[in-house]
Amino acid sequence: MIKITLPDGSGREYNSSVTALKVAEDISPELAEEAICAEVNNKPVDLNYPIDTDSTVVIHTFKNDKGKEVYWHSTAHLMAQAVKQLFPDVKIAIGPAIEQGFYYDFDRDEPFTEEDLQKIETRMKELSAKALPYYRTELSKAEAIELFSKMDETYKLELLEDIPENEIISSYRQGDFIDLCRGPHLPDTGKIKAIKLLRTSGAYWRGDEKNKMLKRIYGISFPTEKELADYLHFLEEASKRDHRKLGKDLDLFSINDEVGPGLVLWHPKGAMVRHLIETYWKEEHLKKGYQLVYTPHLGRANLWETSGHLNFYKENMYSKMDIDGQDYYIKPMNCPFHISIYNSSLHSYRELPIRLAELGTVYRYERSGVLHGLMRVRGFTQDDAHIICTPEQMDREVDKLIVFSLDMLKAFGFKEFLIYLATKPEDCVGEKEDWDKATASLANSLQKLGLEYKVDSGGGAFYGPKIDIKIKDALGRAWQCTTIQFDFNEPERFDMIYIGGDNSAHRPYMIHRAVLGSVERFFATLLEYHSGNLPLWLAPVQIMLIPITDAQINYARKIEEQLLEQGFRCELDSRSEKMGYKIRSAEKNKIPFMCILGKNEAANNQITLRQHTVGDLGAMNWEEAIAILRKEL
RNA sequence: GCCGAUGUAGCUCAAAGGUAGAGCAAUUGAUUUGUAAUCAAUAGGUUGGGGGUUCAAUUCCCUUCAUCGGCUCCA
Repeated sequence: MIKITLPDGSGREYNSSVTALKVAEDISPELAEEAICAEVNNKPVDLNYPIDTDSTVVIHTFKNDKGKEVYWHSTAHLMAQAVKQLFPDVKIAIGPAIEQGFYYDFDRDEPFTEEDLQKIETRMKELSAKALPYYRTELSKAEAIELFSKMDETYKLELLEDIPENEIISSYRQGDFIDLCRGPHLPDTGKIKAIKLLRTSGAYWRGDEKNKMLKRIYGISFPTEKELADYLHFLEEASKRDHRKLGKDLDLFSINDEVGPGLVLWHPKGAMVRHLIETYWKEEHLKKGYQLVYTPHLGRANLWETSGHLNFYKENMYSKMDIDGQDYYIKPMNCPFHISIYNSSLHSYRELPIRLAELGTVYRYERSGVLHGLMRVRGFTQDDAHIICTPEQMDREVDKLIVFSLDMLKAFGFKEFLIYLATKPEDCVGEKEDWDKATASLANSLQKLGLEYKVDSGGGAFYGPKIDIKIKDALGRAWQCTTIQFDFNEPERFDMIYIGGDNSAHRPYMIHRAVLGSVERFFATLLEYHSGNLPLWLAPVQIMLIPITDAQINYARKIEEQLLEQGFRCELDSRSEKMGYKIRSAEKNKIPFMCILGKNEAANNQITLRQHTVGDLGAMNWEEAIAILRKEL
């Protein structure tokens, strides 16, 4: 008797060996139809995996992430099969599922063209129609090497090299296609109903730019055509939210060829939003005991030698400039300046922690291919601060910082965050014990606050481990905002000290942090998050005054003056156009409120409000209107 | 930097080996309008830059710059 336990705690009994598929069939025909793979005693397996002992069984469908992953991974195999049939000379590399779909890397001299993608997609559909079963075969390492040598799949052989001798290796075959793969997979290719190959790109073998660049094809698939159509619709909608498009449409910023790539021009409306963000930022920091500072954009070579940047950060720094025979560098970071401020006088332990904050504009060389709107630029303003404290104060400061960061991001409307703990990279300064201690301290803070996080192994800065908080853009790509970095490099290098209670000099700890990350990136993410519909307090123009005829222009001017007096940002549309035209124009510019003023309003001393995307709010007196506006702030 | 695609008016897009056209926006005039586009006229371009092929290039070729999608790298 074999006892099967299901996730809801219910159980089923079988007389002899049973498969996950059979269990699914016994639960419901729908589940059997939708089933993709299973987990038996927490081990991912194919649906036809024989279960011989008492087990817990979970059936995965496309509705959950594990099911999706297997579904897409199986589609990647299907694509590779189609590619091998159409282009027998290509060598296959790797083809995993990703967050939205899958890709497969191929070694081929010619690029894949649009027409190639079409052909591959068509062939995939033909292969899917045949409902070819995915067969699993287990082999020894020697057998696997023999198999893939015969097929001359050199990349697979390279992967095999890294697998330990005694490990059982599996391969999967559907039709004429065999791939080295851990699995599990779909029962057959017929489950893959709707397929779209999305784009091609180059990708380095094993993600290392020293290796050969392979040709990658990205795609996605779904169990129904409708889901595919919905996904493609989502992509279209997302591109409307792209901050680069909104920036142009709403006249917020531009990046100009003549000025230079990666260098941002903030137009008046964008600058207003930035001003509002920065003002709020400064106020909040003052409340948290930060002190504002300003520092220069250049510094002597000496300074950057002391800080270590010329050693560890040189490839991101612009070339030196000569001033009176001395070498200077434009700053890629603010820390040496903040430290210089700290070091300008002697500090007692009673003064600590000292928190120096600056909206500091830095310039970093970014390789041409990585620039991306405002998300990745060459000149940007960090909302930077350095916290200098005693070792005992360190943990508490980190705790406060995490809370402060999340509160600040929430104030701008964000709700979902991805938190990472980035650990020691290979190229770095400092002792291993210090790294371990600091990393443990950061992890401890996250755990204490009950926050979920992932470990980004080797992702730390050269001077210390860090906590990063990321926010997603319109297309689901994550961008780093908050970074909290421990730095035990610079206090040493700059010989920072404080006088302790024992009347002797001690080395302080230093935390380097940015909450928004960079104002540019944060602004871009904010725009995308709100689809350009900024909340009232951040809208560059809050109210558009719309007189219905020229006869109401004077009345509109009076209202405009009163609104300005109350601190609202408004504009008057005095063009000789019909009201509908002016409303359309204000709606398209995503202005939160419109104030419609016709002869009725003028006669009764009233205001008619219209709210963006909501519509007409009706006529009202001044106090009512102000109350509505205030409520939205 | 690497792989691929793209570059035409302020914006969105057409056309084409014989020197470019529309809609929106802009300007001017008429219109004075009640909740998402009033009508008309005008103006706007060295087709990203440079070079080559050709009687002729914006179209074909080379090169360079930039943008877009990825890779690597990062706030």
